[in-house]
Amino acid sequence: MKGADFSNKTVARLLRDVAAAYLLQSENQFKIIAYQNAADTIEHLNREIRDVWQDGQLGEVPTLGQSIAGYLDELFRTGHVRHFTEVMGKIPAPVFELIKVPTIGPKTAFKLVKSLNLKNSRNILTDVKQAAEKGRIAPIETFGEKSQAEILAAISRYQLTAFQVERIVLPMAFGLAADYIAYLKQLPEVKRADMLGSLRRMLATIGDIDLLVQADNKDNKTIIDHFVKYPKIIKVDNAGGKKASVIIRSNIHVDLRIQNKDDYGSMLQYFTGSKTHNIELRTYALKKDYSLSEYGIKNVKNDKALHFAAEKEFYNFLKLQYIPPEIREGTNEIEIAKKNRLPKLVELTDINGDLHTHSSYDLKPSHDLGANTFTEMMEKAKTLGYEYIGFSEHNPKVSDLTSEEIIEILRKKQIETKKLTNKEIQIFNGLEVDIQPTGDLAIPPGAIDYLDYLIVSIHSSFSMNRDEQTARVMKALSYPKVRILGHPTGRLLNKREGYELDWSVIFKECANRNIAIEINAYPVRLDLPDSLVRQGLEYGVKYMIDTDSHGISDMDNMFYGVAVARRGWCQKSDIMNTLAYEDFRKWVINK
DNA sequence: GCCGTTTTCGGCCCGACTGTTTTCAGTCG
Repeated sequence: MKGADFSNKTVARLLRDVAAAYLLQSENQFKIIAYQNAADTIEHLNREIRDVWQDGQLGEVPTLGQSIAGYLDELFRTGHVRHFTEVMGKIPAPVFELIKVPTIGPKTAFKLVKSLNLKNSRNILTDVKQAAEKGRIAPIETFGEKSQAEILAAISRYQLTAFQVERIVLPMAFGLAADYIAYLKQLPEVKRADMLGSLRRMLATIGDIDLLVQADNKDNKTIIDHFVKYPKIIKVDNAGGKKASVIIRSNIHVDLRIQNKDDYGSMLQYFTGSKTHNIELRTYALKKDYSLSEYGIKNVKNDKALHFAAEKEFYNFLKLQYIPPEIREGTNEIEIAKKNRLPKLVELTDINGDLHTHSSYDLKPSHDLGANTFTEMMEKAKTLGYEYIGFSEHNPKVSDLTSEEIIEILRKKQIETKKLTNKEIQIFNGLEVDIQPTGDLAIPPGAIDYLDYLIVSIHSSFSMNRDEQTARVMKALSYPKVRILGHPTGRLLNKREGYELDWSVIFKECANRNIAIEINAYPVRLDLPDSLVRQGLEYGVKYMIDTDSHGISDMDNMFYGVAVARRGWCQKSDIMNTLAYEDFRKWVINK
C-alpha cells in the first residue's frame, strides 16, 4: 500500500466512520464511544500514530486497547482492515461522505440517503442539495422546513470552506477576540470577559474563538442580544438563554458563554478545555464521587452542589495542584498534579534578551534585511526590560561575493557593533547562516572569527528525506560558534509542513554540544512546535526563545514564543535567555 | 471496546440548543 495516507487525521476519520457504522447498526453505545475516544486521542496525538506503531508502542496509547490496536496494526501492515470494511460495508457508502458535513451526523445522513435513495458517493453533496432545493427533504418524517433549509446551508458552507485554510494563527485570533471583547464590554452588564478554549491554552493555530462573560443571570438576554449584533457577523448559528454561537468574517466561529460571579471559576475551567483534559478530570473526579460540570462540582452521594468563583479553588478542591491552561491537553498533567509535581512554567518576565533579530545593517544578505537600525532595536529591547540583544542578519550571499568580500563585510560589522556599547543594554554580534544542502554553512571559515555566535537554519531544499536532512543538520551543528539551531522544523503554519528530522538524534547532539534549539516566536512559525519541545526536555535540551524580528514591532512576539515553551512544559531553567547577562555571556562565548 | 487505589466485571463526562416532538433525538463542544 504505497503512498497510503496514514496521517492522524485520516486514521481518526476511519475510526469515526466505523463508530458511525456501529451507531447505525445499533451496536453497544459504549463500543461506539470507545471508537470515538480512540479517534479523538489519535487526532490530538503529539506524534504520528504510524510512527508510534512502527516503534511498537501502540499499546501504550490510552484508549487504544487490544482490539483497536490490533486493527491499526493490520491497517499499517496491509493498508486496510477487513473487519472495518465488513462493518462499514453494511452501510451505504454515501453516508460516510455526508457525515463530513458539520451538523449532519450519522442518523441524519443515513435517513437522507435511504429516503432519497441516493447511491452515488461522488455526487452525494450535490444530490442532497438538489433534493433540498426541490423541497423533497421537508416531507421526510422528523424533518421539516427548517431542517431542510439548514441541511442546504450546511452543505453550502462546507463546500465553501472545504478548500480554505481551516485554522487561523494564534496572534490573528488574539486580535479578533480582543476586538470582540472590547465590543462586549460596551455593555455595563458585562462585568468581565475572557478568551478561553484553545486561545487561552495558546495553541499555535486556532479553530474557533471562545469567549466567556461574567454577568448577573438576569442580564443574559441583553448580552446575547448584543453579542449577535456584532457588525462583523455573517451568520448566527444559535442563540439561547445561556450561550450563543456566531460566524464572523473569514469563517471563524465565535462561541459565547455567560456565567455569574459565584460560578465563574467552574465555567472558566470547563470552557478552557481541552476536551480530553476535561474528560480525564471528570473521570478522575467520579472516582471520588464528584460530578463536574460548568456549574460546579456535585457530590454524587448527597447531591450537594459546590460553587467556585475561582478556577484555582476548583482544582484544589479535587486535591490537585492548579494546572496552567497551556498544559491542559490530557497528556499526563492530572497524574503529575496529583503528586504536586507540576513544573513552574517559564514566564514572559523571565526573558532577559533576544538573540535572533535582523537589523537594517546591510550585509548584502542571502535573504531579507530588517527594517530598523541597531540603535532602534536596542531602544526597543530596553523598553522590553532586556539586558542583552543579539543581531543576527542573514549571511552575505555566497553566490554573489568572494570569500574575501564576505570576510571584509563581517569585519566591518564587528567594528560597528563594538561602537554600540551602551551601559543599559549589552550587544552580541551574531549571524543567521544558511545550512546548505550538503550540511556545510554558507560562510567562509575565516569570517566566523568576526562573530560572537552563529544561528544555523535551513532555508532551502525542504523536501530531502529524513535521513539526509538529519545528516545535513548534524554536519551544520559541528561548525565552531554554532550556539542556536534556528526555526528547527521549518514549518510555516497553514502553508508548509516542516521538514523531517530524526529528533532523537538531533536532541542528543544539541544536548551534548550545549547548543540551544530555538523556539522561534514569529507568528507563522512558532517553531519548534510545543510537542517536540516537551520531547526535547527528556534529552536535556536547552532552548532559546527568539523572535526572528525583522523590525521593532516584531520584538513584541516574544509573548507567543513563551507560550510555546509553556505548552512544552519548560521552566525558566530550560530557557537560555532567562539567564542574567554574565552567565548568558559565558554560554554564548564558550568556544 | 476500554479500563482498574472498591472493580478482570460492570461501569463508562455533562449539558445546551434546535427542531421535531407533546417528552425527545441528534449534534456539538
